[in-house]
Amino acid sequence: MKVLNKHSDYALRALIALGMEPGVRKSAKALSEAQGIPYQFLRRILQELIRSGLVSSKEGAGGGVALARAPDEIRVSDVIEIFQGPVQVSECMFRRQLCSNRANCVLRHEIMRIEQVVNDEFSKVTVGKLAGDLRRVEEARKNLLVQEKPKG
Amino acid sequence: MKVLNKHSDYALRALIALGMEPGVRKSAKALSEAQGIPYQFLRRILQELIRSGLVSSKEGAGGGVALARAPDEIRVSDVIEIFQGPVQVSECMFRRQLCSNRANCVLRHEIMRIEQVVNDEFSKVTVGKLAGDLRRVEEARKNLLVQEKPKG
DNA sequence: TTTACTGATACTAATTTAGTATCAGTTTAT
DNA sequence: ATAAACTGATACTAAATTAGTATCAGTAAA
Repeated sequence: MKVLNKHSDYALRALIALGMEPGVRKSAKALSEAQGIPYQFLRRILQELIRSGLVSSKEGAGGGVALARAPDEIRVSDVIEIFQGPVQVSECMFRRQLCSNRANCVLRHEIMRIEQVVNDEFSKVTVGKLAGDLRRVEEARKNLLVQEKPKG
Repeated sequence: MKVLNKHSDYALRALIALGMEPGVRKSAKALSEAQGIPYQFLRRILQELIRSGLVSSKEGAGGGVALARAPDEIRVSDVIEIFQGPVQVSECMFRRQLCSNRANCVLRHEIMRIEQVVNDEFSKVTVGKLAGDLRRVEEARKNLLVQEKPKG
């Protein structure tokens, strides 16, 4: 059971990259190369993020995209919602009609509770937090290299 | 984002039906008709449940399937595992190799925590619990009909 | 020895996913 | 003015997955 599809996955990577330097505009090409994401695919993903208001863009030479909100205001759940729709456990739940199948309706209570838990978890994690984590990881890695140099 | 696919969905419905009367063998045909699940599809699902040890079978006329364990020992997470594999958030996590993409690796900590939460939630819910819920729902519905009769 | 069942497995259609390609328009620099 | 570097919109395709069908073989009971 794969939770994130490639759209969400690449979108998150791009958002984290943008979140590392909020306010700095980057082109789709630059992001594509830095993150190893197929260019045309990333283009479409960014366009979707722009339409959804998570990212702002500027056309023309020197243009590109940047976060449209503070990194802490962009949640992983927002991204999943955009590319994979709302978290739902079974199809029956989606059309909210009263389901003819009684066993399935029994599942509903548990199902809605779990949907809520999953959404809560994905809401807790923001692009800002992830970018912060990445910053710390890179800092740690840099310090490690400095320490190792004298020994090697 | 649909969490349960048709395999898991139908499997759960069939397991709940079996859990309503543990020990009673039912044929795939009877289950298919009672639950509105396509017969040949259900056959394959039951065969998978048999192989996985959740269900036991008896061949020949008068044969059929029954739960192989106590209903409370069959968890929703078992069913998801069988039909959709382990819950994983992104592909990178599946191959547990150290991912070359740093942003994705940053996601890993959060990702593993959320995987755990989701699995825990699905583990909490058993076929026994769901069958119990269904029993109560049906009881309530029956009482409602009895009360309504004098008025209509 | 027919009927009602499971075991195994091959097949197909529809949908989704991942990725590509193209053309039009905008902005900057020269 | 015009070439270069961008985004906007959208059409297209291949591969994988999902959902569902079909068939043949074997088993057990009546």
